[in-house]
Amino acid sequence: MKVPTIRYYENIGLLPSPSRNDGNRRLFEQADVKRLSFIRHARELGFGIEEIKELLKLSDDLDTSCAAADRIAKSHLEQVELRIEKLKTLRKELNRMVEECSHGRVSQCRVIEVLGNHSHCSGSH
Amino acid sequence: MKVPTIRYYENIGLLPSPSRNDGNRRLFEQADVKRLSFIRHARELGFGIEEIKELLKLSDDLDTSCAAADRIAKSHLEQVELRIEKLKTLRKELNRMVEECSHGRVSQCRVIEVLGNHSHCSGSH
DNA sequence: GCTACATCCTCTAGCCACTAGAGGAGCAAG
DNA sequence: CTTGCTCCTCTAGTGGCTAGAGGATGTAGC
Repeated sequence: MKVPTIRYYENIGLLPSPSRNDGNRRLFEQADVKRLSFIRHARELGFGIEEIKELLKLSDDLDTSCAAADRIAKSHLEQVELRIEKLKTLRKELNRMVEECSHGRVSQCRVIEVLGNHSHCSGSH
Repeated sequence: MKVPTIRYYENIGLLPSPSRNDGNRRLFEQADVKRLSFIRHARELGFGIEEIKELLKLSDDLDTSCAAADRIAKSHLEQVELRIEKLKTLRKELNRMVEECSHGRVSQCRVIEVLGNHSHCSGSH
């Protein structure tokens, strides 16, 4: 995780502004580090900033029901599954395209031909 | 495909500026439509604008070897495969997270817990 | 103490591929 | 001739950072 990213998170209010030393440098406490690692992990798992904001608010509130967190995670999972399906369709079309190319001139190129003519595709995308 | 998208393509030089009628409106010829449909299809297949620029240049040049087009398509296919693998890893982690949640208070929430502690994860991401 | 160098500071602007909106002009149907 | 739709140009915003300018501070070795 790069330094400007941390400052960016501070800027958009995802991370509280940490205290500073005499030379105006940020001093991160344990709590800041923990929060940051939460954010990083959530980003690695593909959650968006707004979702992370909600999740952080929830995680500060130990006594609420975790239904909201559950909902966010499930909806994110669904998004990921959708994206996988879309990419698989893409992969199929790209594979066909590349495999059918006979490596000759552009005028007979399957890649160029398929791009210009959607009807060669098996599915919709 | 939305109207502003077409104008955007014209702006960035992907599409030649079409002729206009007396009221300054764009008149698209058959060739423009064909080019646009090539672009749309390539975008649907996930190619980036720069890649599309190259592919268009190639498709105008019927006598060149199609090796370059082949290379672009193959490299794009590899990117797609990489993204699928990453998303599958994500899906696995998200699934575990959601399934292990016992729907109680935030303090015992598996979702929140996992996000705060990477060591619960099986793989790296 | 001095010097070199790394790291920090703030701020602005850029990335991709659009999308939204303002404010105005043209055009066809009734 | 009005109503309502589309078109025109232009600027600014989206997400999630990243790059760079220009300056301050901290640290390691001598």
